[in-house]
Amino acid sequence: MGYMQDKVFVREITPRAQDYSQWYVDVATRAELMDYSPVKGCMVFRPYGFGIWERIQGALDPKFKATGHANAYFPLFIPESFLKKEAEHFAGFVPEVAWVTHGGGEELAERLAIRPTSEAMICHMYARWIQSWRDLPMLLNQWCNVVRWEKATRPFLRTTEFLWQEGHTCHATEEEAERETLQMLDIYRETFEEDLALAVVPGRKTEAEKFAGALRTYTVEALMSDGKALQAGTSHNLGQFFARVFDILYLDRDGQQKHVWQTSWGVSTRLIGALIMVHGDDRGLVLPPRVAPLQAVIVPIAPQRQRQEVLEAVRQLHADLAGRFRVKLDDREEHSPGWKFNEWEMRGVPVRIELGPRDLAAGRVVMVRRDDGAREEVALAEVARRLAELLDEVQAALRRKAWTFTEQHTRIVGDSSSFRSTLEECRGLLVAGWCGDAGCEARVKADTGATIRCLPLAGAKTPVAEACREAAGAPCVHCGRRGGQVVVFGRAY
RNA sequence: CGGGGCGUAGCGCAGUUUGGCAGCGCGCCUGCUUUGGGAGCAGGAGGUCCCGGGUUCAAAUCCCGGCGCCCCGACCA
Repeated sequence: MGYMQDKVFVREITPRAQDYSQWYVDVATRAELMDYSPVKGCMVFRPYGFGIWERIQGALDPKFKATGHANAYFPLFIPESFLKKEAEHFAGFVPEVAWVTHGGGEELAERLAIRPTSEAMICHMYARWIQSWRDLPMLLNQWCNVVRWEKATRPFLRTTEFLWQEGHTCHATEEEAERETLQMLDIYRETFEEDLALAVVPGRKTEAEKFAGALRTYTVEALMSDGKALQAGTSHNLGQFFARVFDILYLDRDGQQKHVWQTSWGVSTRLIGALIMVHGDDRGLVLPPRVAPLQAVIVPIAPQRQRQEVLEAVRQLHADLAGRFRVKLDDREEHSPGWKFNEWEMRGVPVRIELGPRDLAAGRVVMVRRDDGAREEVALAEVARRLAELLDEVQAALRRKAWTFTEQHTRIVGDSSSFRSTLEECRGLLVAGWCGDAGCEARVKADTGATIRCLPLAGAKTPVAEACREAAGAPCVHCGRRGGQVVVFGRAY
């Protein structure tokens, strides 16, 4: 029996074309990535969903370490007075802060903010720890939760509490801070491409879109299958803004007290949302093998008469594979093989291995890819070798597919009159000239809902690179002035 | 914060218009038969009809107030 793309076996997932938002929620819940909790906007990461986050951590953390960063952990609670120090910067996110007013049954003398981010706490500590140029660079990262009281929440994409990593570094010079900022951006890009199989556009944010208080904000943008862009990770050159506010000073070789130059960079569990939306299809989740909690599932077809032989064979196979792959043997008796096929496809397991009486007799298994449904027979002795290849092939295919999709949903737009219609038609990214004026940027946003996702980095190999080359020298899409630059517009999450 | 939709068994829903025994499908439990794309039969368990008032002989249903969830928009380091 074939894969039968068109046949609907399971009706638990709303088709994307019918209701994309509902499809997204269906996949997130039915695949058992998450569940809603009794507290608004706070979701539970179920083991399967948390497993993806663990894989993402597993891909990023060694790269942080390899570039000299160490992990640390700072407190969840931040005294109100700390946040007031950065009043200007803080004012912007006051509405999103959750406060602790009581402890041990008594009202606190000073309210404590639950961190929306850790700049204030970490900078306070940096001021104590950094005295001399010899203390630099200071390269720390922390994996933690943060809370932002959002009005509208969506699983993974925007939740009240979420998990992330925040890197915070201090440097002696602006140049070194800039190098660090770009280095971490590139680590994100590389990991998104190689492990998450995403097609991404690294670039710089405009003044309007950058992190308040940062000198420059860099981003890695990815296009979702509904045509909206997602900011998948950011890296900020903070300049000396926080160093001045928190008095982070060092005595330089020349005997002068100087403020440090800082960076911060982060990715969050929002990346799981990106995985769902970039790779998923109408049958459910599709996970890239490198971040999939389960890379393969073994489904025995064990009719009564050959039950023992089949079970013995799949147990042996599972034992052979378990050391090298994240593999599960689904030998539950309460479900039929067909039920399991659908279930594991819905949950995005990259490869399924079937073994039944016919296979046993022939000394082989049937292997089926989740991404394209291709099936093949493989000799038992070859399963491990072939599985390794298949996982690589699936990984590469997903990455290629995401790349092609982004390429095909990118258009060059020359003037504002055709902006909206082109955006509707291509359902993706628009490459256009921009004079650099914030007014033009705001006007386009007000007229079309599209924002400048980024000013793409020159020379980067991206799915929009060709369009950017073609559009080079184009006049501003809003005012027609020349001499600006090429930017990427899109509607964003 | 604005617009829309919805709250009835674990999940999906019907019942609400016109008040009158709390229902259906899936799932769950037990047994038997089954197993190559969500198996069949038989038996069974499971309810604060979102919450609080009111009207009534009688409220899931009508009236008043509140809460929550989902989607869209605005906002968002």
